[in-house]
Amino acid sequence: MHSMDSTDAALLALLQSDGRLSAAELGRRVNLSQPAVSARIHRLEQAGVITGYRASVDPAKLGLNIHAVIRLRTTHAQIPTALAMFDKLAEITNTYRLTGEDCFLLDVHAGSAERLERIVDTVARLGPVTTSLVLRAYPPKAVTSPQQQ
Amino acid sequence: MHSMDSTDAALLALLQSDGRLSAAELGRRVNLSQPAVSARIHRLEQAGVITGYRASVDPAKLGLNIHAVIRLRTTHAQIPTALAMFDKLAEITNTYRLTGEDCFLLDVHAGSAERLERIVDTVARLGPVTTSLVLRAYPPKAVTSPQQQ
DNA sequence: CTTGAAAATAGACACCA
DNA sequence: TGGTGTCTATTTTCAAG
Repeated sequence: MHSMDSTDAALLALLQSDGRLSAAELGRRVNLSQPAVSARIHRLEQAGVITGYRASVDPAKLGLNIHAVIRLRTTHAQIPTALAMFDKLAEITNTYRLTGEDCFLLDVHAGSAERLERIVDTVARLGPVTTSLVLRAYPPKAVTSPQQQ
Repeated sequence: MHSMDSTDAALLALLQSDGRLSAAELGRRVNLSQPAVSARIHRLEQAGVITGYRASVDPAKLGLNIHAVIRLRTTHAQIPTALAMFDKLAEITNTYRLTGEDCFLLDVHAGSAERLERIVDTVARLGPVTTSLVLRAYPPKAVTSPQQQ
């Protein structure tokens, strides 16, 4: 865990909403010079607080109009098999392993009901699945340090 | 939906893994000149395919060692109330509205079991909840256009 | 879309508070 | 740690082919 002050927290919040803000621009917003901001960001990266920068893509704009979540109940022995399977299915963009009955939670972005059906059928070979359509994904919030809350 | 070729798809994949790649660097990887890459990215942004750029943060490094998902069953009438509640709880970083029994799926990053308990108790005022701990979140995969699959 | 040049900007460094 | 000033590297934008 990293020792954070409120300036670091502000920088993290800003970079989570716009990962392309320059050090100079960040400095303007948190009242710090560009080199000071650069140094802080470098420290946050080195410490593993910032793990990377990613572009966000709208799946629907790529024709992936169906967003679903699948819960899978499987056995402990099948976990490696399951992970290999998820890896091969490009429509599965997110995988959580959960407590409970050896459960996985998967995000699926599919281009058609037929594609979704195929994914569900494939995953269901490993155990019982529960599939729900995502009617709406609300904009994610920034992860903030506990002090801020 | 946006008309995409394989170069656009490659650019999207690269930017999803590193949102700070420069146009020149992207051009080197997809064999395109830097201005051509800039133009394509601009088009993808204008078309809403690229919705933004975000820094990824490791919640554990901020002391948020507990990652849980909460499913909530509530009534249709309480949906606005629920959304307002989720908005106020900083530990809830992600909200999906699901089909099925008026259900929400929430991601929670909490600093302690006590904090998680408080979140669960708060959310549970709206209806029955199921809470699971996330033992492991696998690295998300890039969203890719159907042609690539 | 490419090349080439110009203008703008960002990031890195040294030095001082 | 942070601020200022500067220098360099890099980026983006624009013109022309």
